[in-house]
Amino acid sequence: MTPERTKATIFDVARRAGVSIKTVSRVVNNEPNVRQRTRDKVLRSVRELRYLPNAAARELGGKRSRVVGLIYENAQEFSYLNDLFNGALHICEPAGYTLLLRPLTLPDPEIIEHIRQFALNARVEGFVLPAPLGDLPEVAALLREMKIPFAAITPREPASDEINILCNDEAASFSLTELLIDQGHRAIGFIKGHPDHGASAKRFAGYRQALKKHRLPYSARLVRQGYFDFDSGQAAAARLLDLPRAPTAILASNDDMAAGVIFEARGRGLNVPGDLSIAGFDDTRFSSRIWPPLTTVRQPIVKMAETAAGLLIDKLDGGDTATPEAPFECEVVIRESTASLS
Amino acid sequence: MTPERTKATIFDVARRAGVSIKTVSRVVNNEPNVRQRTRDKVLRSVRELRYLPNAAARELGGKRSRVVGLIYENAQEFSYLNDLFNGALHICEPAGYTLLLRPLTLPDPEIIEHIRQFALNARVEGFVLPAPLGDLPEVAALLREMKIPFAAITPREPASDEINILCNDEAASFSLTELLIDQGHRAIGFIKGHPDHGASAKRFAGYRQALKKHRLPYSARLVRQGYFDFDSGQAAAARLLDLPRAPTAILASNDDMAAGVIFEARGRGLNVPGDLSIAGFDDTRFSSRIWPPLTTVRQPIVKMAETAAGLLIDKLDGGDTATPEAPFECEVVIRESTASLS
DNA sequence: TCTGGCATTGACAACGCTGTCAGCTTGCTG
DNA sequence: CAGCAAGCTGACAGCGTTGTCAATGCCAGA
Repeated sequence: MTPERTKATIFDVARRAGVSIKTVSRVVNNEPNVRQRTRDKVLRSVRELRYLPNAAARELGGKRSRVVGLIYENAQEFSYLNDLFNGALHICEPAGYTLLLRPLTLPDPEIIEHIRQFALNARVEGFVLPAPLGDLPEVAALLREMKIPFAAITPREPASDEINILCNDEAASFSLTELLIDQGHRAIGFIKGHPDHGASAKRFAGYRQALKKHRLPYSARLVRQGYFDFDSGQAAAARLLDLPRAPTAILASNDDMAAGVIFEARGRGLNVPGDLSIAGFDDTRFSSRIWPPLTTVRQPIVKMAETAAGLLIDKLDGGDTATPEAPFECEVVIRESTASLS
Repeated sequence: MTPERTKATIFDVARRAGVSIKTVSRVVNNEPNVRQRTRDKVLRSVRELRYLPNAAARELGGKRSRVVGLIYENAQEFSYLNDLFNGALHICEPAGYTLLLRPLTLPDPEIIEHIRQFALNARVEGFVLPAPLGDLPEVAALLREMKIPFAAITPREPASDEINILCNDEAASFSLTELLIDQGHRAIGFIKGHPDHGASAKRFAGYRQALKKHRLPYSARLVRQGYFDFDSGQAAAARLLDLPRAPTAILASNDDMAAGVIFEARGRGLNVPGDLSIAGFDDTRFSSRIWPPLTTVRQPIVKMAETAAGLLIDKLDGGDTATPEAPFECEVVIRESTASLS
């Protein structure tokens, strides 16, 4: 039980196994052309010495850093970021990859330079690009120029030669709108999301489709532009509620804005959901903890991030051509902020 | 303006400056014993070639990885983690350090093994230990055994030979309690925080001190144990509100629990703050966005994290003995969840 | 002018791995 | 059983730094 004084190197493993260091290297890297018996011997030696390859030497010798970068917009919802990070880390860590985070504050005129510096400094081999970064053409152009592959999460326009992780935002929005219609609402306000996010258009499209299916008239009066933040949601709600024939339900394109709507409604003494039904998107940490708990849509972010990281690593490891994934399913979560029109 | 085809190495810089690579190394690492003129020549060459030292080679040659680890409890409030990360990153990045995150799920019987693996795999040179990790004796013991220095953020018992970042939780809790007393409240409920967190005891102490100063009787009836999460806050509130002579104000040891209290109060049809004043701690992202906006205490987390990372890096760079910092000041943020007793 | 000693600089060997390529085995084919 | 391809293994040269130590330059004091 003597803890090794100094960390074992590939030489120690090789000596103990009676092979050359190159063979140890082959086994450790899962390369072909090693006899099973030899492989076993080496693996035993690795285990006995608790050998851990030196990452620095590996990178220096082999040109591979095994670093995956996750750049994100700093203003993003924390729970979203947290899920993203946990999902990606869950895949990267066991695969022997290091996951590095880099927040970006948008809009940023020097974003390209920032990303370039980060990629260079950290020797990033591949990027996970959550929305809205996957939608910035200059970012995609830079990464292509630097020949760094990336996996975009819910980009507006999936690039065919890159990895794309999608979810059926539109269908979810459709269901949510339909839910409100089923509850008897006819004047349903809609607050759009930030125009830079691909999800915004999709959520809006789902709303319109549901109206159409149920032969309800679409009215631009009932639609306001928001920017995914609390304040813009509150402001949009104020304008909707000031309308002569105000909506009896408001669908906000994310939960932050929905919280803003609730805030505004309460400020006006409106009863939610009695006087106004409210629904959002994202199922944020607080969605179930505010009063009333929010009807919303939950994206399987953790799984999406896992898939993104997994496909990216496959690609980096020189794996097969990335199989295009089917879109992930969103789930409508019905809580108490929506109710039948009495 | 031809972009360099291949990245410049120390040899390129040396040749261009007409010196040896060792001299370049000295300049780049800010070592002494280089004539000013030589230093200037080298620096110019570095700039012209946009030389960036290869981190892998540096580590392999010099035994320094320049990696700082930030391990944290995964259940922590996201905004807290976000501030923590941003603060630490803000210092690490310009200093040429890489900041690595590692979430931990507590309680974890194998926590030691997890941290050890992380430290080994990622070659972590120093750790930032936010609460409650700085309070786990086995963690501190492990890091000491591995000879990895760390900076503990708000530990319960600051270790004299390590870096400690403190804030005056107790004083803030005192002020908050005093605020409620000034508003005329006499029966003030208190929900304690998780016993593993050093802050819990301090916040409770501040509450008791304020009662004492104003000669209000302390009553154990009015104090409940919580665990920093929404549900425990709600449960504690339920029990407090069931009391024969229920409190007219409740002070929760963090905002998550305070949100739970609001939730419970609303569920009972109580008016906040009309029937019940509520205050929390931490000034979470949602504290100002729920209804009513929460009176709370804001810690300068970003600054605390910056200081932690800064002192840690000083230590790693072989700097001077860490100067013990004065505790950081917390700020009471008065919003609409508290009001005078009518 | 010479000498000792400190400031400055450089030559070169690590560091621990992977890539290349040559050499040895093995198993088949004819 | 020779001949050959494919499978397997190892020797050795990098990779780009830093550490060590020796060499050189320079200046004050003898």
